[in-house]
Amino acid sequence: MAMQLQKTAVDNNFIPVTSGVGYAQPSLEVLSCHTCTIKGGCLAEQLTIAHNHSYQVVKNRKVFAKGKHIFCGGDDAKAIYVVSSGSVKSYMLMENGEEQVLNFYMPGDVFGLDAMGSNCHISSTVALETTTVCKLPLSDLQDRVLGQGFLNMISENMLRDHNLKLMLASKDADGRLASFLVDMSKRIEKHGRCADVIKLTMTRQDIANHLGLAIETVSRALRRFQDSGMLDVTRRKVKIYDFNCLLAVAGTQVTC
Amino acid sequence: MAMQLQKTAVDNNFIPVTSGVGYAQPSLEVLSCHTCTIKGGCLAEQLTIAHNHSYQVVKNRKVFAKGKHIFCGGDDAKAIYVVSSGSVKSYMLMENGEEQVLNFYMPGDVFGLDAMGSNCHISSTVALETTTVCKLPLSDLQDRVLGQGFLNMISENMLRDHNLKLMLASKDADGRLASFLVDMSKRIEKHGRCADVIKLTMTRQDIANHLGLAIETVSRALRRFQDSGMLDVTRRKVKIYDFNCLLAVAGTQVTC
DNA sequence: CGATTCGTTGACATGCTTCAAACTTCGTGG
DNA sequence: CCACGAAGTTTGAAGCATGTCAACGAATCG
Repeated sequence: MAMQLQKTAVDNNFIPVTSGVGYAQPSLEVLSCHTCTIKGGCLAEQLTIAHNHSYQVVKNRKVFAKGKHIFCGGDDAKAIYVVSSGSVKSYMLMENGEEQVLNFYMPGDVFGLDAMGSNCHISSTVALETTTVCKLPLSDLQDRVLGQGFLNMISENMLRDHNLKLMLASKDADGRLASFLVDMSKRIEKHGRCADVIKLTMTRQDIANHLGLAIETVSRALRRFQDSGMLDVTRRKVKIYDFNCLLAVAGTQVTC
Repeated sequence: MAMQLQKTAVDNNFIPVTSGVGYAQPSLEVLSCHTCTIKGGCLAEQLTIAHNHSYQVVKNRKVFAKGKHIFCGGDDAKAIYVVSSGSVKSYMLMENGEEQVLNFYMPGDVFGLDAMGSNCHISSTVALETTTVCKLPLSDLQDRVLGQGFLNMISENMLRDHNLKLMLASKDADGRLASFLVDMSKRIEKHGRCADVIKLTMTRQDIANHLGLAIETVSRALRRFQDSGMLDVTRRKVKIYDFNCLLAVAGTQVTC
């Protein structure tokens, strides 16, 4: 299993490794939010603007190859992170060796928050594809850049967690998968890309672990959706034809 | 159903109502954290100390009778809250009218965080028994009192959410209920009280909604626990005899 | 003391998991 | 470039945990 690789992996601390992908040590030019494709909604950019660009919030930007870890559970927490491009999975290993997928992060999303208080990460994060990540040192955050933008981001994360809890506690397999796809679509749209085509960068197993379902159930639910005509699944590409129908299957969503 | 009462309830805004319980308008004396039974671990107290007592963090403390709402979904968010005594349930209504219980809050717990960014509450909170709540105005928090204590509290909340997601996604009925009891016990212990007696202030229906189970399943699981001898259930009082056994049934817990 | 809410228990139905097998895709090395 | 093995995905069949329905008992409230 690929999982085996990840379990033993303390393979990639942020600072030293260039992650197997040819990538020059980032220059200040590269680090500037001006060169980033994420526009509007990126915490790092917001924080930089809030300080009249007098302070460079992003201290490091790095590329991680597929399967490489950004951090592992137990690692010292020195920063929070923003996805610049690609996608990231956060998970925790249970005592039986299975992994519980906590979240998927896409461009613009902030992750690594769970360690703000406790000084060490309780979850692990791994790149699902070639992924660029911006690093925001915690020490800087604590001193100067906490403000409304930060609070917004926190409560947005809580909203997503509420949705997830609601989904896991009260929806059946179809509802969970539809919710998942709706959430993915909305997050893609938020960052300006076409929302009716979703590229699933994670495996069916990852989706199943995330939604609390068996992998076979995920497969069957996708097939039902396709048979009903509301979407089309080809490998890891999902093309949505009837978004309203998907919303109906998903049921209650928290938006505010 | 009692639920009916809650659905229509915009029954209790924090500021004006004295909640049907005889209680004098709080004096400054009453508001001081010195008179509070929560010691160590209360955010309000921490924040007050961090500011050398130069700033009175708690602006309002109020008693809510059982069944009264602290705030409802859609209400303007003007503050976050700390439970001083009693207990609180937060929930959201789904389109089918059922409620999803998001969390239970006990003395020392902070709630109302989900509205920090969006200016209005997305969830509702209701007192499960006669409950005293301290109010921390958001405007004050944003200006001066954000610091490590606040970040700790945020990440502690995230940890609990991770546990909850993990539980809902991967555990069976027994595991969920055991996890729930372990969590309750640990939170009681954290605030200095005896951890092997749990007084459930919520109904079985509330527990079921929280854990994503049917009420009958909760009842049967409790009975199984009792038959196995690891605890004793009498109405809403749970006496734990074998905590290790309960931990084993609960399975993986995130602690860090 | 009724009325109502809450909790428990039993019987049955069902959606999901588990087990098993085949197919597809991808990576690697010959 | 093909061959091979590993990993990922799909599909079918069967078992089981949990939900649903129904009835009863217990506690609470006015």
